[in-house]
Amino acid sequence: MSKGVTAKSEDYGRWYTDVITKAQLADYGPVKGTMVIRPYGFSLWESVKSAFDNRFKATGHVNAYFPLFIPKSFLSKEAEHVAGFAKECAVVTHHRLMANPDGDGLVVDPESALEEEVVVRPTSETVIWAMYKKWIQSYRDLPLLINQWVNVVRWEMRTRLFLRTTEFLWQEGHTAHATAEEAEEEAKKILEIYREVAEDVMAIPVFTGLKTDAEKFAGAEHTYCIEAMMSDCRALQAGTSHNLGQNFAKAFDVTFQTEDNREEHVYATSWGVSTRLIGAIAMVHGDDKGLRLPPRIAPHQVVVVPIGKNAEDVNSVLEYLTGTLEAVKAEGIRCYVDDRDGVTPGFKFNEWEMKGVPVRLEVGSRDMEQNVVTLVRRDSGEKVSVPKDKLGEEILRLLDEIQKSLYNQAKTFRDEHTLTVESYDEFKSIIEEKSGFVKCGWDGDPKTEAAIQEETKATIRCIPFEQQVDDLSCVYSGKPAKYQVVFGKAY
RNA sequence: CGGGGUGUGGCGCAGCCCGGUAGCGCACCUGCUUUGGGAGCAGGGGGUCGUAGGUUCAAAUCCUAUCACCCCGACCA
Repeated sequence: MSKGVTAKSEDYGRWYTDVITKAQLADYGPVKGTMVIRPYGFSLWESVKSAFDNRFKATGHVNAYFPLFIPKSFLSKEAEHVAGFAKECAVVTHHRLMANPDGDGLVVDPESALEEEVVVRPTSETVIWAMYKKWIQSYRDLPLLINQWVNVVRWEMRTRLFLRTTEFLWQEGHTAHATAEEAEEEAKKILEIYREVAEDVMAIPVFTGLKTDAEKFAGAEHTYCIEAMMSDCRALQAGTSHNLGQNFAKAFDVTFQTEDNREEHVYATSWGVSTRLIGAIAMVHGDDKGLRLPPRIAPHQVVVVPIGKNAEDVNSVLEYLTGTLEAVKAEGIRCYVDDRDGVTPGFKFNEWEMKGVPVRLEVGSRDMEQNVVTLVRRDSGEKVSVPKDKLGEEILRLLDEIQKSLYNQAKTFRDEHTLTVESYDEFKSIIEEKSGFVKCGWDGDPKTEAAIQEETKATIRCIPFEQQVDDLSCVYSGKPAKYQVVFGKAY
């Protein structure tokens, strides 16, 4: 393994892959497009997951598990939904292998063809709604607020670690409601959770808004999204929340009896965030030394590197810290001692910087003489000496500051690269130079959207909730703008 | 699916044009010296060169086929 990572400025794509693999977040799996999430990366995912899960539970949602396999026929029940996913479904056609009669290895036993082929879930709306049909009879059964944390498979042509893999992990919530208003409220409530976790926990500033019809989920009435800017100025859809209206209820004939004894189709939402967010964390905060993790999700918030000539020295450092580290941990700080033998401190510094640990704690003889320890911030590289007995409070303060600083850096970057334009020429030059998002007027016509995409590859990332369209005209057609939208090139 | 490229110890590569039985860097193992920014020296282990055929006295090298992966384009969380 070579030492550093490819510089961001030299080759962004390679930089990203280098960071992901060298920080040991993930590795390539043996099947094309698959990914192994390594323990360090999985720990990150667990932090992200629990931030969401706690909030889902606090708002009345419960977790469950629905099967991986879906009857092929289910997928075709909702017309738009089929169109959206048919092209990327893995299909199980047989259930048995046999020794190859003509040679080595195994072949599919042709005798074992399935009566009805099954699809590996690309998303679970269809199985879930088939079950909801059984479970929902009365308004008393509503709302039904279920979430699941599972893997899904979408057979993608081009894949990238975390951002787009054939199989990925996510959370998918599926809710059923008695009224359209309630479903709408739910979709927005979830979007707010997504925004909060993205910004407050992962330190990733996001635009929130509505997807255009072209970009919305197949089968949804409308889709809300959080949209983030990566450090190469490209857009990443970081989470979506769909108001499905009665589309799936109608497709699966899910009705309920209202309080006044009418029969009505239920109203639905679905919403998801995926391991893609781990890629976003790397791309939003990382630098040429590797990851920079926001303290709230960092597997280790502090790593201790003892400095010494031999094992004896290291032991005396650890002894020096006895009590102190316990106090730090008692503050709820995730602290890891790197007491590996035979690896130089310099090597450890670089390794933990690659892994993005927010604070490094160095202790050597110089510190011990003065009864201090040395703290180094990963975000700024700043080094400070602090008295041993103030360590806990100082770390807490630093972690808090790093969390804010990472958010602010990302926000400043995003804002500096989000330009409001009026002319299509300006629009094109910004998009072509890949220098950011463009905010501009749009006449609301899908043809305009398609024409712009055709020419520039930029898409409408979202229609922000806050709208000011007075006197605004469409950047492309010149007609009065229906919305002010955010354009960008997307991952 | 269209265009381009690559398959050689764990990783990154050289060797191929001009056949002669495999080498370099990193990583790994052992020992000694080291340790506040990726340590040094010495010794050592590991590859039938993607796969299958063919040509040849001889194939990593030439020919044919095949598979896999990567990059660029059309689709996508």
